[in-house]
Amino acid sequence: MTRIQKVAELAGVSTATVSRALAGKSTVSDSTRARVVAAAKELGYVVSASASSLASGRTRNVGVVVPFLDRWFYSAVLKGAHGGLTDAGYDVTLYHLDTTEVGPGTGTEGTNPRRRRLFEEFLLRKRVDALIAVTLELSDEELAELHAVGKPLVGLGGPLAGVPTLSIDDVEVSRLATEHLISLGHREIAHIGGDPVLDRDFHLGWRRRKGFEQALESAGIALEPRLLNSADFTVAGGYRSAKELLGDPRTRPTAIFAGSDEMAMGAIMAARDLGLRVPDDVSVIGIDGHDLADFYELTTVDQFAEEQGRLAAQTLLRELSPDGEHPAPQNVALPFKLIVRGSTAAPPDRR
Amino acid sequence: MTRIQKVAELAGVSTATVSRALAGKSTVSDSTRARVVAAAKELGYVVSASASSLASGRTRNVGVVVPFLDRWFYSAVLKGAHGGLTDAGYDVTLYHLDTTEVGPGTGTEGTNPRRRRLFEEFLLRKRVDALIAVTLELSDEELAELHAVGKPLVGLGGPLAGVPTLSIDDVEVSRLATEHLISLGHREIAHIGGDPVLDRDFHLGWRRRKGFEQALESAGIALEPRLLNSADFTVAGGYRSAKELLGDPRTRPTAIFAGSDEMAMGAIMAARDLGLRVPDDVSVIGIDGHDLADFYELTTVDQFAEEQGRLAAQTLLRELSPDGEHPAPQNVALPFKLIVRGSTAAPPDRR
DNA sequence: CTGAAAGCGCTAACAC
DNA sequence: GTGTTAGCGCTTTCAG
Repeated sequence: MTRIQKVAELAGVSTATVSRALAGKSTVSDSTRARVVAAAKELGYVVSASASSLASGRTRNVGVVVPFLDRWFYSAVLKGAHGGLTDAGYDVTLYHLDTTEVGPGTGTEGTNPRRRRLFEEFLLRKRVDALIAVTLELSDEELAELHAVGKPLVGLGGPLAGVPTLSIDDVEVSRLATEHLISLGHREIAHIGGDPVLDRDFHLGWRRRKGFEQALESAGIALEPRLLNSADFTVAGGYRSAKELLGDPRTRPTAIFAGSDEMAMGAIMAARDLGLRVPDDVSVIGIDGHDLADFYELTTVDQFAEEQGRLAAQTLLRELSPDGEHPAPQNVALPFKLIVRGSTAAPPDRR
Repeated sequence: MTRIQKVAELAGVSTATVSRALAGKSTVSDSTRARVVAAAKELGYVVSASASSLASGRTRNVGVVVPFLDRWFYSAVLKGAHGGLTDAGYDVTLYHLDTTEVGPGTGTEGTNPRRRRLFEEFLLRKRVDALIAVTLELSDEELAELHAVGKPLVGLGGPLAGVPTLSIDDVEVSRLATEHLISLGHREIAHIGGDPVLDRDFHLGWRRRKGFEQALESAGIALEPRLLNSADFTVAGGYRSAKELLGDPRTRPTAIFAGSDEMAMGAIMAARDLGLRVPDDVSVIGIDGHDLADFYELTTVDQFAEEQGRLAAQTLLRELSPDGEHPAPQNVALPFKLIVRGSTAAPPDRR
């Protein structure tokens, strides 16, 4: 492994100059820089990350914490964040905080070893310059720990007090989805929402359900408790839930609004398996903008997941850069868009 | 940030002892260790990763390189590898090498800036102790670079010369899938394989097709070129491909063997959309053991993706541990298993 | 614009 | 079993 000393010798300068030249500092003459770069290239020199970090206090590494590694939304966000960070020359270290296991509000957050360990051993180990937390809710104590370390932190989709957070307005998104259905003439609308376990960590289900209820109320439609069901945000969960909802022909709704595209796809399949046509017999709408939504002809509210990841990366990068002193705004509302496809139409009695 | 010196003072020992005690070295008396641990805890001390790495030469960080961040198989592998590594106290730094962009054999691997950069700036930056490369093919030069750095490297699913590699025998897996179909009585079997672009990097499509051909040959069934089609391993790709295959009633096969579960799911949907029943009119089998396979009642050859990731992690960990000097075996054949579900049955003419 | 030198915080010989 | 000490390889004042 070539050290900086070798490069300095070959270029005929001091190690300090090599460091400056390679770091792109402006206080190096062009000719010197050229020689240094050439020397470095010739020797195949690459700086030692740990030595550089130790001396400078910067790691050029950011941590991304996600609750799931194998769910479409998080993969898409990760992809975007990773891309943004990599393009800026940062490494990304991945942390997985399984929130179905435990979380704040359960009284276990202080004792769960995995979660504790993540904080104590990993996040605080000075390995990263900053963190992106995806739909993560941290306890006050955890937040305080993070703040104490003084690392920039940006939240995505989660309600993190006192932390710059990017998120879509879930209530609005749900209203939009529900209003689309109402505008088509539906009055018997079911909602497949989040399940209480997941909810503990990011209140997603609750917020989306609230938007649903608001839209109904604005339209003067009474909320039918039997049309509220919950699932775990997976295709299979949506399928089961939709089967329940659609099974009884006397109480069958004319439309289903699922809190995620994956559940919506499950609902579409459930409808098919019950011999119902989508959208002729039942309309289905989801939220997310899933890769496969187009394939399923699923009407959805796209939330541009990959873009969200990129945006989170950019926000963080801005906090990390010494210039542009503007601190990131505390909360940024992310864009979303209704994409109408073939899974929604007017209800049977209006056709 | 608390430094080791503070802990040493509070515990009334030297910094060396603190280091030893916290690293779990056996040469520290129990009572001393207890005091050190208590002091560290009281002060909230966490070692500085960079200082520790610089001094010891170990980073406790391993890199995982994947070609896709948003495909089920890779997510599952990543999940497994991440879990295994984290449990052992390692951080994982994620690298994304988009092989659809470029790869060895295209003559661009030496010049593609992204790929070059990954090697020069990231992998060689001494940030990781070791690497897991998932279905990645490296050029001889790239392999040499990696070897020169002297970092353990384990490959998963990819043919890496001279590197311990874990992989399923794709030819065998395909034979198994095809033989299942043949044993049910099918003779008109189509295959949706990999597309040439992906193939460039890991020859997956080619190997799976070979197993398919072998099985046919063993059964004395002539290979019909028109029954060979290719797609990009996605649901949508499988759908399109299956539509082509099943569209013409005169040449329609009685079964489709897709090279991945995602393509198989697409094929199932294509069949449905053509008014064909699965498995009554057409059988479909895939490869992978996708999360949703059960849901689709898809017969498949499960390759235990998450387990593969864990195994790769364990293999690497073994190479990293100073004891057990046994170098990892060069090539390990991974297990796979035929899971028969509802998407395969005897062909129409035999029922 | 460039060099000399002092650490960054920790680990690993080497003594005792 | 524990302390002393010399770096690990780089960045960054501080001079000039």
